[in-house]
Amino acid sequence: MIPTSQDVATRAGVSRSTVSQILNGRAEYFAEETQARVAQAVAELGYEPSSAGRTLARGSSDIVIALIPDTTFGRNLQDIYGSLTEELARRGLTLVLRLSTSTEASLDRLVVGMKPRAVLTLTALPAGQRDLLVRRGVEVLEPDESSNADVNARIGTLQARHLIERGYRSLAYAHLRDARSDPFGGARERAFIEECRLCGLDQPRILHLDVAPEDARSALEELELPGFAVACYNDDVATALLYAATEKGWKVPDDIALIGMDNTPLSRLTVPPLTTIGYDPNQATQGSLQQLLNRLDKDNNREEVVEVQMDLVQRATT
Amino acid sequence: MIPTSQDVATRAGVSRSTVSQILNGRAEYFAEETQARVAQAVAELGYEPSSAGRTLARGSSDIVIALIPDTTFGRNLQDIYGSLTEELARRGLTLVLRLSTSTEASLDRLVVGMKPRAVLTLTALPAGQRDLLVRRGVEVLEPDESSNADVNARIGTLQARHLIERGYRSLAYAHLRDARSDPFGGARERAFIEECRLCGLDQPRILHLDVAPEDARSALEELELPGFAVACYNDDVATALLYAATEKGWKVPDDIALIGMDNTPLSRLTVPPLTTIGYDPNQATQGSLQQLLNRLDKDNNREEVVEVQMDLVQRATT
DNA sequence: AGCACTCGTTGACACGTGACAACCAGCGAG
DNA sequence: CTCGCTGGTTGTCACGTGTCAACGAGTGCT
Repeated sequence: MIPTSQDVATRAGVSRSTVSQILNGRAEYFAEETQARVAQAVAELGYEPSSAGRTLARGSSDIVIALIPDTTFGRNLQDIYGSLTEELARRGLTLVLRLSTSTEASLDRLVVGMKPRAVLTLTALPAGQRDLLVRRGVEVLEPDESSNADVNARIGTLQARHLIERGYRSLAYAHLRDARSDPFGGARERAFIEECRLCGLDQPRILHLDVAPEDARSALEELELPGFAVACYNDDVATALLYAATEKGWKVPDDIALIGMDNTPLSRLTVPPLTTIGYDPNQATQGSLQQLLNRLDKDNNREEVVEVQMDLVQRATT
Repeated sequence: MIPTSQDVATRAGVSRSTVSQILNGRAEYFAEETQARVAQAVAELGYEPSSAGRTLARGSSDIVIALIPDTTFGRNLQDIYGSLTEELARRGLTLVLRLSTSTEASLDRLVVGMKPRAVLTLTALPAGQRDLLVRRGVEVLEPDESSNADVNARIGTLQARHLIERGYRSLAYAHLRDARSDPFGGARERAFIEECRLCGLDQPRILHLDVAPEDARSALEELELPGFAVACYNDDVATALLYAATEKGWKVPDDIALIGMDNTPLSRLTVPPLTTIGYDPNQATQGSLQQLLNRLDKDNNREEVVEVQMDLVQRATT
């Protein structure tokens, strides 16, 4: 039913070994006519090598597993993993997604079983999981810590600088309460605080809330008085605070200023619309992608990593 | 480095064949002591069978591929696919996710290469992709069309009935403009219209918009006058309309009433908060899961499908 | 004692591929 | 004529598993 390399070989009138080599980079050692005949047979039969066989023979598969963090990204997964999938496919690799919420044991089963070429994540991995993977001899592709921290630091800095430029002097940073969902919050907060310090402002307040009215209310209680400018972990957090402020009768941005992050479609639809930070998710993954490919290809031709571009989207909450 | 079944066999003092059979359901044919020794060896070595070898030998892998539709679900993927992953793992199957946005050719490669036990989707599959899969002899698990249509019909009906109960007489239905992102819209709209007819109301207006201010404004233009009650494809659409209505100075819910769908966290944070429909995503996937498992196990003990429970969440836009 | 029969176990093959040594034909040099 | 060389091709082994026929040791029956 499904053609094997033997079928291709027979049809092309050569040995299976010839087919295999032509299809695996040794093509130049063969006569052009042979190459052509094999190519034609492959096309006619719609042959695709069995990844199981390949895996067995080579010791590792062509599969790259992306561990999806248990977190809320500002965008849909499509935006984030779509280009990764395509780019890897172009290099003969298959990207497959896996929720990293599942147990360590099941991750173990997965890697031992599938022998992935690499495991990739866009956020730092829990130590336990990373150990597991290296122990199993799997290549782990985490974002370059420095560059990742750098991106998040830039976000925090950008938020702080914008608020300060707009004249606000009492600043605060609002995290998601659930630390699991807030993997980048630490780095952003640190940069935010640092920027405040550099500008000679007081230590900013730190808030924690879930995306819910109750939490937003108590967060505002903590601020006690109007007059704060709050940088938020994402647009959802900003929306929650905006809601509570409106309810409380605080004027935005006079009594409280808010800046979000992600530039989600909904950030244009609050009243008033949110100031936020936007970025091109395609471009954002490009960096991690480059790192990944460099390490996989063992090509040390390090293409310089393009800095992901962030745009401050000024709307009406600052 | 990675133990094989041979290693287990040697350690347990039996043949590899014995190990294989004990681990694959033929355990009862073997002496208890042998079973115990094998079990112990497995544990001590941390043995996991290589899925490549398995796949080769059996002709199909233990992998189930979930095709993620190119659509915006109201919830995070974690909520939707998390329980699926776990439940399948309990049955020795491994769920991996795959964006269905990628090309047909790459889907083909994936399927031929990985020989998945089944391919699963939560929405109906494009005809081209389905053909491809059955041609490759893969089991395709689509949601039972009738039950799926039924769920969506209930949503449309529920929205209509609520609006009518609240006394509204001029109704409209608002789709996402991008039909790709709106796979269920058709079924919901039909049920919505039907319910209007049953109650003797005029044919409802149909709107199409993206989640953006411009689109929401022109959608309202189409309605011309205040006095409509609009059922929306999801909470985001409702939020967009709410924004435009507020901007226009229309009072909600007097000049325009809105009901969303999904009960997202943000639906509590609009001003005024959205009336919407909530459901338990865990329970919602349970149905598809049961179907899938039944078909995989070939157990014809059809557990009756539990009806997905929907709760109308009345807030301030109706 | 010989036979059939069961229980527990093993040996051998197949699955589809990649890698590499070995092979063959042809050809020029000695 | 023989040797060595080269471009082109093939044979063979290894990868780790599942399956199934076959095997040996008991055991009860005739």
